[in-house]
This record gives sequence, C-alpha cells and structure tokens, in this order.
Amino acid sequence: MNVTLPSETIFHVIESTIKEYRKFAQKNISKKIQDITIDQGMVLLFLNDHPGLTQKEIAELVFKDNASMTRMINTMVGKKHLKRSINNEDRRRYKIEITTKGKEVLKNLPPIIQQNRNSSLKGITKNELEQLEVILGKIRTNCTKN
Amino acid sequence: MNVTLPSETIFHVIESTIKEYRKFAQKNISKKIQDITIDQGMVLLFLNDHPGLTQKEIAELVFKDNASMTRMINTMVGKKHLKRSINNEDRRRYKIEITTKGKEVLKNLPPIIQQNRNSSLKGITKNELEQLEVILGKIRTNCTKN
DNA sequence: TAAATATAATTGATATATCAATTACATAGC
DNA sequence: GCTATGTAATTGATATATCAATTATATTTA
Repeated sequence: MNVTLPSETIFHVIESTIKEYRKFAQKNISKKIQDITIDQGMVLLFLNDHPGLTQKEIAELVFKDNASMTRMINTMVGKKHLKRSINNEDRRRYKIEITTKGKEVLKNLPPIIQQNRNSSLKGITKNELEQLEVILGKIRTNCTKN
Repeated sequence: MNVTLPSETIFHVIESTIKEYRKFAQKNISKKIQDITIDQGMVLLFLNDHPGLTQKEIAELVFKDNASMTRMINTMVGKKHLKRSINNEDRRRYKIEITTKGKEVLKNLPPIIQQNRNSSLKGITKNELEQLEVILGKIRTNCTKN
C-alpha cells in the first residue's frame, strides 16, 4: 500500500510552521535576553499572571508532561529565575515563585514576544485567524475524541 | 508591558493541534507495531521512496538537525531497521539502506498512517485544507523572511 | 480510623533537540 | 599539486520528551 509522503500532507505544513515560528521567536529573544528559552519565558509569563500555579498546571499550559516540568523548573531554579519552596497547605505541591532575576526577564520579554507575534502574523486578516482556529480545532477534536 | 498569555494565541492552537495529532498517531502505530516512533516511520517512508537520500536530506524532510539525525539513525541501525555503509562515490556520506526488518515495518505502516490522517481530518473540506495551507504558509514565510 | 485509592512530584532510562567544536573528505582556485 | 574553502557527519555538553516506577502526602471509603 502507498501513502502520500509526509512532506505532502497538511501535518507537514503545520509542523513546519510552528517550528519556524519557534526558531524565529527564539532568535529574537536570544538577541536581547541571555539564557532564556521560549518555553522558560512562557512559564514566567503564566506564573506572573497566575501566581500559585502548581507544576502540573504549568505543564499543561505549555504542553509538557510532569517529568519534563520538574526538570525544566530545576534548571530555572538553578539559573535563579524561580524559587521553589514547601507548600504547607498541601505538602505534595511546591510553591513556585519568580525571583528578582526572573522579574527582570519579565520586564524585557513582553515587547519582544509582542513583536514576534506581530511580525509573524503580518498580512493575515482577523477572519483568516478565525478560520485557522476553527479548522485546527476540528483536527484537534478529531484526534482527542477518537 | 502586558502581552496576551500564550494560551490565548494562535500559536498555542497550532502547537496543541500538532501535538495532539502526534499523540494520536503514535498511539495507533504502537497498537500494531512495536518499537517505532512516528519520526522513525517517516524516515522509513522517505527512504523507501527516495533511496540514496543522505542523512542531511532526510533530516530536512523530517525537520531535524544533522546531529539529531545521526543519533536517530544510530538507534534505527541498532534496532536493525536500517543499515549504514560506506559510500565510495563520496566518502563523507553514507549509504543508508532499509533492512528486511525495516521493510516489514513498511508493509504495516501505510494503512495505519492513512487511517490516522483520515480520521484526524474527518469533516474538513478540501477548501478548508487549502485555506489552512495558505494561511500557515503566510506565517511561515513571515518567520523565515524576517 | 485503618486501608484503599488518588494526586503531585521525582527519578531512572532512553531518545531526541540544540549548539558549538571537530573530523574526514571534496572541490575550487591559484 | 597545494591551499583555502566548503560539506557531511560525528561528538560532547546540556536540556527536554516520554514512559514506567516510586515517593510522599491527601482524600475517600469501608
């Protein structure tokens, strides 16, 4: 049996788009901020907006599993962007807090991210964005419901 | 400065869609074939259709870098799906060949992949697929041209 | 309340991602 | 024919991805 090569499918297009965006965004971040990855930046943004998030919750927001999140937070603690401490309300969890150094990153990150989004979405209409969201939503639903 | 949280952006939608598709596809592959990842399967499909591809070329087709491809092929050679041998026309390259065991995988893989694509794209029109491709193409171009 | 079950996080093992440096070979230009 | 430059692949270091097993704590239920 023959199947169309992966390179001819829409999945290839989706994959290459998100990978190019990530490369582009990472490059622009690295120009201005040392030692921060996109995903680490997203962790900071989420924690900033929702203090008290557990590792598990952060993991879901950035599409990682718990094991990856444990290690990712280890490295962010090692780099002094985050502080991890005992949570006495529920000793299974930790309190994850943004340090001064982490807050410094948060001062510089937003304009870069905004710029990344704007330039990568240049020339794309609101309507197109809505279509994109709807169609991708259908695919995702098909994958999770079956 | 405030930015919209990543979870509210189209990039989050794109990312989650491709990740769900990958999970879904991997799960269906694993039900029938032991010890093959989606990416390893894609390498087999590409090599089957284009014998003589170099590691570098395969890497581009599946969006990996050379270092990852070296290691990926190492493991596929270790699992006896591929055979690597000297290429006397250009001794910087290798000849990468599919073994009998690799061909066995290639017998079983295509119907699963076809089924994965069909079910995940169920209810999506040809027109929507075209739109998807066009819009994502614009984003990708914005990211590579800037 | 003791035992069963559930949850959050960690750990080990293995694979992959990424960058920079290196090796080995090929080719162009002098 | 030599040197400079280019190219394919590897390697080392570190981070992340993934699965399964484990630890520590909470919650439910008999």
